[in-house]
Amino acid sequence: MDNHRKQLYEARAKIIKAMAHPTRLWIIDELYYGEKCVCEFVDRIDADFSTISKHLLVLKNAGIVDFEKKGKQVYYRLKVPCILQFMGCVEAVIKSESKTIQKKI
Amino acid sequence: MDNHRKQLYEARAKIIKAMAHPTRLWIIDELYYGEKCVCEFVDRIDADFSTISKHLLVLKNAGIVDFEKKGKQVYYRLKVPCILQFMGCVEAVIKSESKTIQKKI
DNA sequence: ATCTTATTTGGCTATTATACCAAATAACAA
DNA sequence: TTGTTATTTGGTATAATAGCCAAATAAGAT
Repeated sequence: MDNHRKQLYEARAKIIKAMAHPTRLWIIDELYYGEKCVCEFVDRIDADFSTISKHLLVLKNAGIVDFEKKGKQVYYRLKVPCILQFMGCVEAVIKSESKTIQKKI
Repeated sequence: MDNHRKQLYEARAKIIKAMAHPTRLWIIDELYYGEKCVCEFVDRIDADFSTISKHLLVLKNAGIVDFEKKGKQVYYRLKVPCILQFMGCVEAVIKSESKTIQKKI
């Protein structure tokens, strides 16, 4: 594999890795309905403020979300909403898997 | 978040995590063109046999690929090819990111 | 049966990710 | 200024991942 292709896959993996966590997938889903401040996430889920803040940083560093400061609060929003379209295929994998398990039983 | 939603995001994260590695993304790309045996991957990339084998196991456990033994060789194939469609959006994130960096410079 | 080739498995180490706590910062309010 | 709220940052313990080597297994060839 040449260097160009290597870099391509590394760049893609970085973004996909940023999505590869249940809490972050939930955050992405929530952001579909519009921007939200950090405290709104903390309210809705049983997690530490710092934990949510760090998850948001991971998404920010991957270029998936963006934020804006409004007074004391920081509002995050989806930068590239097509991210959500992928979930259809992920669900297809889950369904296909549950079929395979059925067959085995 | 209720337990059902928690499990949903965990199941999704498991699949996405399985994709979140440059070598595995490359494998997925290669499999688009049809099934391949382990040795074909080893030939094409500078990596150990056991490393590739373990990457394939990760994809198998996530339900993304499937395999079939043919004589001495094991052939892997994509089980749910829609996985590839996602890359379009991943590329959109990369492009959006490079634009943001341009603005900063 | 022995040899060879293809692949998986186990073990080890180095690196990275996660979650929680405490402390730091930032903005507004009193 | 001091206090309060929202958020980030740093530290640290723990768990997960990656890659390499050696050994184990499996199938076909001699």
